[in-house]
Amino acid sequence: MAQIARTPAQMGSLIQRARRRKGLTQTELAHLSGLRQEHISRIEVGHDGTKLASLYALFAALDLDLLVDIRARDPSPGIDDIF
Amino acid sequence: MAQIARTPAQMGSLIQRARRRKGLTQTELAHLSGLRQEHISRIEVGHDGTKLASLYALFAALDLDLLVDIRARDPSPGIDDIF
DNA sequence: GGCAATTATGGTTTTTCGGGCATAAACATA
DNA sequence: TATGTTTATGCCCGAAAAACCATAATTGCC
Repeated sequence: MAQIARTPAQMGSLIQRARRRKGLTQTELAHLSGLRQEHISRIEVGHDGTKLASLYALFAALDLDLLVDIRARDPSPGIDDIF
Repeated sequence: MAQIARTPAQMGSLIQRARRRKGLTQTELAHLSGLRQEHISRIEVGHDGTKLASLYALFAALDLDLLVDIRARDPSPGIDDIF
């Protein structure tokens, strides 16, 4: 099930969870994605200045997809959406 | 149904389609989102340097949601996914 | 507690975005 | 074709990201 990321902080949390699910450290993900560990740290914390290119680099390394949908009418979060 | 945006260009196309669906010009969307028309043009064309903040500004104005999912095993595009 | 690994943060430099303004190119349509 | 609208592109410049390096803070484990 796809997760909504309505803020950079939520996006960061989702990335962090995906990374941990794969058993990767930030440094390992950095090597895989071509970014730097510090950069990944800042993204995971929730940095709204992150560039699309950086996001896509992480998504490719983590086997994630970015989806676009019309805004859900019911914004009530599922159990899994609380970070 | 959510659309996959695997590249900045695909993301741009989705934004453009959402904008047109709402009957907005780039200039009108610029006013709604706080960005500039030139900026939106570059994003729609597919600009990988776009910042998350800009993306979220557009998404809010267009009533779109950003979703994250584990990469689909079957990448065959639906009819609607061909731009 | 103590140690190693991991993550977060600070400073500096380089690179690039995005605002701002102008204008060309594309598009519609009378 | 001509005119008006919409979109794309070029340049300059200030602001900010990201590389880079160092190191502090945190976490996990013995």
